[in-house]
Amino acid sequence: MNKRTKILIADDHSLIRKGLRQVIEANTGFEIFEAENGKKALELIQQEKPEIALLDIEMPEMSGYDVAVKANSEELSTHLVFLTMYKDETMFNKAMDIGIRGYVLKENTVTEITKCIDAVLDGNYYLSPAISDFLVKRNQGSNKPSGKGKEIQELTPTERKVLKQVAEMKTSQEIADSLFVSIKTVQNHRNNICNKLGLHGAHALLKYATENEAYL
Amino acid sequence: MNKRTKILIADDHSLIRKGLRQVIEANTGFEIFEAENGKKALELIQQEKPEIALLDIEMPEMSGYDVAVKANSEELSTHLVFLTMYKDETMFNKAMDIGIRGYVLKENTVTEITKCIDAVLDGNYYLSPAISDFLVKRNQGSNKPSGKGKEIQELTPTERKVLKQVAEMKTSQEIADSLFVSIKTVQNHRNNICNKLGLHGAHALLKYATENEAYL
DNA sequence: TAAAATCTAGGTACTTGTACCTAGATAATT
DNA sequence: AATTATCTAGGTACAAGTACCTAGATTTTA
Repeated sequence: MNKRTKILIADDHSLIRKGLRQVIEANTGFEIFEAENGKKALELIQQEKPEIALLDIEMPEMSGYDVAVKANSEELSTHLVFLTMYKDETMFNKAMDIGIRGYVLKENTVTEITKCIDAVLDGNYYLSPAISDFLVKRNQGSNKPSGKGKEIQELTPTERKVLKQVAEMKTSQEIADSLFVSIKTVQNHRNNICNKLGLHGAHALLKYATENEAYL
Repeated sequence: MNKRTKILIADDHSLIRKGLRQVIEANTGFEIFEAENGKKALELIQQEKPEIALLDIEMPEMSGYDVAVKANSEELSTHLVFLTMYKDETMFNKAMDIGIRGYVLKENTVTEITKCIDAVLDGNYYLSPAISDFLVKRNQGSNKPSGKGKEIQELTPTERKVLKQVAEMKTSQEIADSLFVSIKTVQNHRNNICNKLGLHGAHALLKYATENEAYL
């Protein structure tokens, strides 16, 4: 008897698990395992050694990222794929750093899932189109990353720190206190950021910051 | 030929739709319709007049709540069920006010979905256990809609209009222009809102507005 | 009809943010 | 070693938001 390909689905939402299972069953003959939290997921990866594990990043007990780190440290052969709701560049970069083979946004069509599984089983990588911008940025030295939040890369580290707090709707005074600098310094940073991003008028910066909070 | 019971699934995440479809198909013989946004959902409710519509509250184009309000105003016979990620008491109360028949949290087990469908088809209500607390509160205390966004109910219609535009980060001048009133009027509304909501300090109103935008 | 709520618009004072400057200290790069 | 970028902090001016007032017109409610 030929050994069936094993695949693990780890997500805390049973509906998502059902959806994934349905999609996978309709397109493959894989043996499917389900985990509703990170701990369970890691256990199943260790026990069953599936070819692929689809890991939701946001999970109770243990995040998908932590599972991946642990699985990697134990040199398990399972190919890891992240499923997530958010276009989070930081997380994406962290995922690439630990050798994740696929990164799929849940918002996208279900066909992406099957594409991803196929690609990963063929030894390739699969990234949702919406986040492949990040990869370009990552590999090309990053001067002009296209897509949303592209200009953010022009900012200096301190400017980014300030912008993060602006996104939290802190006042310049509050930001100054938290960074142990003068309010004038913060105000200047705000201005410089506005100039770099081409922002003008009342609340322009605040609006930008909140809308692009995810890419900071 | 016996007419099959029709059911509409409206959710912007195709995975969730697949999951719901799988669960429903496994347990019933219903004819299933899918909508990926609120607009499409309303159209399908109008055209197909399904017995039940499962509406995700958070959807593009038109929220599930708006769909429900519209469907109600047209006196369509479809029983409406809300699906949501969040235990939001304000939304729950609004849902009850417009005669929603079921309110199910996505986090819960899939069996809830089938229970809910059964209950609603029998003419009953179904609420996820996790939010049935709200119902108790609602029927006992009644006057004070507690929980998130509770104080919004205290606002006058004009104040709510203003707050909506504040959430869009418009300036008082811009809001004044759009409402054809003086900037002072808008500023006064802002102040009155702050007082009613107990808000103090810089950006307090803006912060509140953006965080509670969904309940305006 | 009288009372209460709402919408309107004004005044004043203060705080916060934006815009445009200069400029020294430090760190990074060439 | 010199240039550049960054971080720091100051000044000035104006726009916008917050806080606390008064007050007339209109609408709702009792």
